[in-house]
Formats: sequence, structure tokens, C-alpha cells
Amino acid sequence: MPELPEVETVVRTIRPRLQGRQIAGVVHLRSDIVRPIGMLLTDALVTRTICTITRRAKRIVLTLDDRNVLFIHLGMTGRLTVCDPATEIEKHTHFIAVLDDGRQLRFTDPRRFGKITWLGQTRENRKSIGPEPLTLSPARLHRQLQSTTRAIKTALLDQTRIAGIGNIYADEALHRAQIHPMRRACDLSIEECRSLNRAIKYVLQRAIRAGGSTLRDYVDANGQRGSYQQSHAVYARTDEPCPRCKTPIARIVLQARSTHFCPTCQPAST
DNA sequence: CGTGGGACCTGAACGC
DNA sequence: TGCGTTCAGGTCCCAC
Repeated sequence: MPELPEVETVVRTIRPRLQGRQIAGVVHLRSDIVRPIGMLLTDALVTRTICTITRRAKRIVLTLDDRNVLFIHLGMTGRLTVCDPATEIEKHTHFIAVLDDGRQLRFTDPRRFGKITWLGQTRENRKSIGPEPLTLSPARLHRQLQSTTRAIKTALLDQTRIAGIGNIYADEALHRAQIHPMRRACDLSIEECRSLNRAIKYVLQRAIRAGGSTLRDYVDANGQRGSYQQSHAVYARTDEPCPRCKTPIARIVLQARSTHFCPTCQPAST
């Protein structure tokens, strides 16, 4: 569900409620969403203070006062909320941390693609996560795309190449840069990479400003929906007119993911 | 090593 | 009403 802008929005809305709070208790309702598999976080978390809450790609990063680190990945349907203890516990709530102010941090995730990963003091992540798109240079993007013949859309979804872009923002950025999603990544010129880099930053920043895109489940830590879906040019707009040229938006399936583009603005060959 | 395809889950929307 | 199918903001694993 959540891509970089949604995760960033959750982090920004949850930070004032979490930062500096001490963890008073932990409830595991399902331990199989924790990595290492089945680890109980009680001993690691209780009496610890949450120092910082930040984002790395699509992961939420909690740093504790003992310098240990916890990653939270929301998967497709994960929600992280801070609520009053009297609030009814939603179905599919898998983990609760009770805070020293009495409120509760709750992790809810119907599809269970989300995970809470205990990193401890480990600095590096097993599989390297690619560079952050908001601070990426056109030259670096070009380099990241040079080494693969896969479709550019597929390359943008590869989190080891660039981290944080998902199905919505890949389609939106490619439309803005006027690049066909099936073009080979290694065939993009430096000029096209410059344009794509600008487009990626533009859509991600605009989406963050709008609080993300809510198509189904996504809400921020206060339960608020995002509004960027209203600005989508192509995503989930099959057959609607392209906002630039009015050609009906096409939908194809690429890597089992639906892909939306304008056949006129995004030509298959240059 | 790089790549494509299926697997992992639940629930909402739709067609019959 | 009810049942079957399809689809969904994401990775992960496993044959080629």
C-alpha cells in the first residue's frame, strides 16, 4: 500500500506522539509478523525511550535510547496509529506498545505483508537498499539504470536500485517525464534521466504535501486519508483522458502489476 | 548473477 | 442472498 510519500506522512504524523516517549509495555497479538521470526520484543523495548522516528525508503525507523534500531514496514495494508487505550482494538491488530503517557502505538495489517524487524545495533541491512530518490542526482540515476535491460518501470520498482518508489509513483513519474514504461532502463539517455529524476522528485514531493494517496486502506497516524489520488494523471485512470493531450490512458500488465500510461505522450520508441 | 513468475495474505468489488 | 473470480500502495523465494 504505502510508498515513500505515505510512509513519510505516517512518520511526520506519528513523530510528535512518539518521540521522547518511554515504552511501558508490549503486547504481541501475532508474533509471526516480527523478524527475526517470532522474536518477542518485550525485553528489548520495555523501559526504553524512543529517541527518533525517521524514514528510510518505505521503512519506518525507530531508534531507541540504547541505540538499538527497529524497522517497521507497512507492506500493502499496514497501519501504524497512536491511540487512546479506550479505542476499540481493530481486527488484525498484531502488535501494541503501551507508552508512558498511557497511549498505545498499534500496528494493524490485514494482509500481513508488513513486518516489524529488530535490527538491534546492526548498521547495515542484509540486502542493500538503494539510494533515496529525493536526494538522487541525475547522473546517479543514470548509473543505477545502466546495468539492467529490464523495463524502466520494473527498474523503478526494484528497491535495490532506487528505494521508495512503488506502483503508483512509478507510473506517475514516467508519465510526467513522458517515458514509456516498457523502454529498456539502460537505453535512457542522460537527458531522459534528468527529466525522469525531476519528475520523480516532483510527484513524490507533491504527494507528501498532499498527505499521500488514499485509494483503499491508507491513513496516516492520526487516521487521516491522503488526497494526492486526486492529482494522479494516469494511475487507476484507464480510459480517462490524459491531462496533457486528452488521449485515453492505456493499461497494460507488467511484472504482474498494472501499469498506466498515455500512448501519445509516452511513445514506445524515441 | 540477472530475470520472470509464482507465493504469500485478506477483503472489497463485481458478475452471474 | 450467495458463491466464484479478480484485483489491490509490496516483497521474497525459487527455478532457469
